Amino acid sequence: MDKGWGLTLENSSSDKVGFFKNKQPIFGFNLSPRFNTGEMFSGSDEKRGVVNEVDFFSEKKPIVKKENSQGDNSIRPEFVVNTGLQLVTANAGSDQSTVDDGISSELLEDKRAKIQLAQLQVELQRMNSENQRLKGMLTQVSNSYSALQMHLVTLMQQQQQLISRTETTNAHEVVEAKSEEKKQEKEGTIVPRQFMELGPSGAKADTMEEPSNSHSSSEERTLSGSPRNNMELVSRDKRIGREESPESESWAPNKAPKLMNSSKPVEQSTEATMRKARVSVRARSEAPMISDGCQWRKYGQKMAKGNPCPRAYYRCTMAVGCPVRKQVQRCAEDRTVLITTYEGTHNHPLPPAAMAMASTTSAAANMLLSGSMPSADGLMNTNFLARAMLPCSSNMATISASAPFPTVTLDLTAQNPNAALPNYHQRMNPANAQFQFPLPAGLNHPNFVSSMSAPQMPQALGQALYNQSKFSGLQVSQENIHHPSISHDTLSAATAAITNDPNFTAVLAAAISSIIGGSHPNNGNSPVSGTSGNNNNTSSFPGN
DNA sequence: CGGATTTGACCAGCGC
DNA sequence: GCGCTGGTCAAATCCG
Repeated sequence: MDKGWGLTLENSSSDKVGFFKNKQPIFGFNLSPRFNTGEMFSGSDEKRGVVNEVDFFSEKKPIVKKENSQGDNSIRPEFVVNTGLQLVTANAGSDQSTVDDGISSELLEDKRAKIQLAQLQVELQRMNSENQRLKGMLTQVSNSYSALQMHLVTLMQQQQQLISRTETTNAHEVVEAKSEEKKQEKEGTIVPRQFMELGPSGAKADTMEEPSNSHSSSEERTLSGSPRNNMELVSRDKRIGREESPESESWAPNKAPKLMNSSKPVEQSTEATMRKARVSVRARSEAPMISDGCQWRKYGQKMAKGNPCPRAYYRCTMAVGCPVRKQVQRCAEDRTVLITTYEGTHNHPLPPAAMAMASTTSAAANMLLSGSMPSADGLMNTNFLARAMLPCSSNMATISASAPFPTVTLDLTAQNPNAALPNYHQRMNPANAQFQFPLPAGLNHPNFVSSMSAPQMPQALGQALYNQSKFSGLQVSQENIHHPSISHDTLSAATAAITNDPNFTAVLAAAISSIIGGSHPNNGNSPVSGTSGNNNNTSSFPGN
């Protein structure tokens, strides 16, 4: 890299300074004596001297401009000389009639050369201006992207606050209902839970707190349209409720009942909702963990039944109070397969690399818990949709109703991804097209973003599309990214699919998650890998 | 020395 | 009621 400074002559001023700070001309260029003096390398003089010197080689050269306003340094001296010759020739032509044909042809060649040079200079100038224009556009696009990114993060936070505020009201109602219920339980009576009527959404599931009563689960099954899921969710909430520790604030979702009365009911209510569903990623990886851009801290390890490999428990440590956790376990059948299960939604801004996975998993979880997924039937429907929309990927994205929690399972362990690629494209429907090239139409649709409950989804998609060009695990070729050959009609159809079927977003999110989780082999490329590497690269994972 | 990891203990749900 | 299991805690330990 050091050598590159001198050889490439970048426009970057820092590069220029870096080159000359070495005081060793790398490509054999002899520094003029004035640059060898110490004063030129001290303070502001250094920078000024360096810039002037390097500008001599760059496209913009003040000295050159002063002489002929042309850009190319290599051309300029010759041009000046030729001009001189021409003048001499014009004056001498009448005086010296003995000029031979050789000289005339030489002059003609000079003229031709001059014209060509002029043309080249014009062309060069045009290209320079074009270059500047493109640079400006690039800068503008970069700025717009940054602004958009910031805007999305802001929107996400606002949305979280809005949801939290809304659920605070429900939480208070639940607390009251619970206290009343417990009171009546002590008296030997069980009353129907009024909050069961709040609806089937994840936020409403959050309200399904119940007392520790052995027969309440069966009653829950009777009352609920979603026997299994609701039962499990309630079970989990019971477990969550028991937790008390100094980390209560940092792990609010598990402290639901307690914190209902605490000073942070808002957070715990929201986060408890977020933890209802899971996104599981199966990927081949020799590493103990797949890199998802987040920072994790291991807080436990257990031997799970039916699997000789232990299951490790991690929680997100990128922010205090982040409710996201994940479980990492190797597959019993194939030790090379790493199963990572995400649960919850980050409550803090994320770097782009982490944004992709985090927003995707949270979006998938939200969709599983949304109104379209209140029951086992809903799950089955979603499963059907998943297979219908991702027909190639019976091994790619499935949604399980039999799991303890609504779980999106993404399998990236296809034995021959490349072989599946043609089939994938053949069977792509418009919705899948949206998945392949989703940004223009799909993300502009308000229903899309809102249904995803993840304003950062564009980044997720962008990151996903970027990553999918690098990951071999997904059966989507890179050409689909750089060749937006999908027609406008296709995109419109995709948008319509999104609009009409919110379940699609869950499937989409799952698929994206599969892309990003696709056994990213390199932690170092992640913008946050510097911080996440400590945890992501733990060598203590017993499953290895 | 502070933060991360390990690991035994604890708790709740569930099935029998 | 008891044992199994999953999930979590927290003191001990490790490590940079």
